[in-house]
Amino acid sequence: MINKVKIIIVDDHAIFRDGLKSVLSQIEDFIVINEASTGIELLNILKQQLPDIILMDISMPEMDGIEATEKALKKYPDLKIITLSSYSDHIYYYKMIRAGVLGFVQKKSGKEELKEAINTILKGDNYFPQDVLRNLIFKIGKEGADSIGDNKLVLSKRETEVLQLICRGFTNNEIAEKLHLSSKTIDNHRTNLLSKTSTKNAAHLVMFAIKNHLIEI
Amino acid sequence: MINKVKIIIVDDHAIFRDGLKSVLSQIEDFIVINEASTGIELLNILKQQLPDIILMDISMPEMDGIEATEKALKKYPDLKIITLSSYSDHIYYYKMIRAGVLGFVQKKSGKEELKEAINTILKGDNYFPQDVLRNLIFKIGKEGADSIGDNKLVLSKRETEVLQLICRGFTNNEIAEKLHLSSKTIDNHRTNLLSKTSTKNAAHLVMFAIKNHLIEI
DNA sequence: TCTTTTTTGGGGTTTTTCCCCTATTGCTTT
DNA sequence: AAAGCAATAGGGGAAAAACCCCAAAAAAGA
Repeated sequence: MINKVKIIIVDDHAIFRDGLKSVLSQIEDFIVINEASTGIELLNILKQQLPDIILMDISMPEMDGIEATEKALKKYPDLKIITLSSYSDHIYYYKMIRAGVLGFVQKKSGKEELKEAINTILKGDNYFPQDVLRNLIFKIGKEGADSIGDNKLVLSKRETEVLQLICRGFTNNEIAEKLHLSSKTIDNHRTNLLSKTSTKNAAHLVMFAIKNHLIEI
Repeated sequence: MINKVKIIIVDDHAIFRDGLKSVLSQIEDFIVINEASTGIELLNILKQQLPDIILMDISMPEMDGIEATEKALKKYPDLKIITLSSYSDHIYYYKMIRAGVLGFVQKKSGKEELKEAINTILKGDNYFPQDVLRNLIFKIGKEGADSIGDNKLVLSKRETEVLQLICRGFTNNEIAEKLHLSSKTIDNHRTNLLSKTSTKNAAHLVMFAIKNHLIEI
């Protein structure tokens, strides 16, 4: 009996996991040894068994793919993790690279590309689609290398509170009343929020907050 | 040879389609006769062949599941369409029901539930998860029956254009300059946008626009 | 062709935001 | 103990947005 490539699938959609497992099991050398629906579940599984490849979704409830990747690699730095991404996940690409994934496979791609990605990464190479790399270069050219990755933007508790109320359309006076504070205090928080996020006004701030997941939508 | 249940899968992720096809083909009575990655593709396929069941994703680029369902049912009212939904799709549930789907299967559910849903709907029944129905009742209780379904909010081309620039943090003057218009015109568009969306100010408008997918993020 | 909607502008007023400052309190870190 | 930061609160002023009123081309639809 030959040694098969041991794979763990991490995705919150059971139907998707069922399907992917079915596809992979038809490929001779692959075997899905386990599956997780959240990042937390994955970390528990890794205590018992280590795979050759982890196929990781990005957007999941509870713990997302980025956090799960970071935590898994911190404990087991030799893990080979491949991201499975949707068309709407492009804003996470750079964060996933920084988190330490070795490749992307877009879900719009077929099983052949997935197979190739797994084999490439097993050989010790990376596997990233051309358009992702092109976009990365474009972004560096336009905004500078600093723009890539985590900017470690941290809002205080109060600022987050004020931000949420701004998103809901309240004025400084209304927010002040709700929080039992002076409207001038809210004004200061607002100014600090614009400054921290480098945004021009409240509308821009809301857009930024949603894109960077500073608030829940 | 018995008559198998003919199924068409509509989803923009090829890997997902591959997987689902693989799962369904293991079930005796089912056969996937075709697949589409967009709503437009589906409409073209339907000209050639009609299935017993369509499994339809909600969020797709180009034409989404709601529009595709509406158009498909307008031409072929007897089609039986089941929605495959993610956890983040809950804001579309009511629109999908209005569009005419006969059931939901959440992607977090397993293949057994999908099988049951298909068989239930083939018998002529509906198939909706309990928590979706509960949430529907809750929403009616809280906001009134009028809140359910499509509010038919339509923005004009110019309004959409202005909205996008507002989201990017531009002032009326800047937008006016970009579009070669008077800032007073932009002011009017802004007022109309607030009125149409029943929002209080630009920040609230941006939040609403993103929640209701009036703009791309 | 007629009607409706969209898009385009104008004037004026009030409200809100945005951006400088300063300053006190309290908590944490060094 | 000192430094740093978050949260609080305020003055003052300029800019922008929001909210009214209005009207007239232009385009689209019936």
